[in-house]
Amino acid sequence: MKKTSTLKAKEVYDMLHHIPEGRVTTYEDLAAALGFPRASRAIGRILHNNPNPIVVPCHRVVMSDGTIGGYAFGQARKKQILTQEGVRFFGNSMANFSRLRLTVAELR
DNA sequence: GCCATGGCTAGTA
DNA sequence: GCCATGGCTAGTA
Repeated sequence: MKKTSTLKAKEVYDMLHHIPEGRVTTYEDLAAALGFPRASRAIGRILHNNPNPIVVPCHRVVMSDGTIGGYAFGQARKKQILTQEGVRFFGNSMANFSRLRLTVAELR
């Protein structure tokens, strides 16, 4: 089978701007919204090279089970930023995760 | 071959 | 805990 298209980093970064403060999405949902439903791991890899962590809110992307997920500057920093935005945690799990998670439709 | 994921199975307690 | 997945990098030939 020939591969017809690939995930574009720019599309991933652009989509992050659709996430309001205090809300989150997941690696899986970003992949799905871009039409690559099995590319969650690739999304994580792309976010890892985020060239502009100041303006691109990659801290709003978490694991599909509501746990914190990775961050280039450490999970503690990621949790701290999310907490500032109003997200509450139990350990590494978010409170009200299902309420804070955008739908795939909302991401687009 | 590595990795900022995710889904599924085996098998413990 | 295993492994499929997709994008990337190092490093062989």
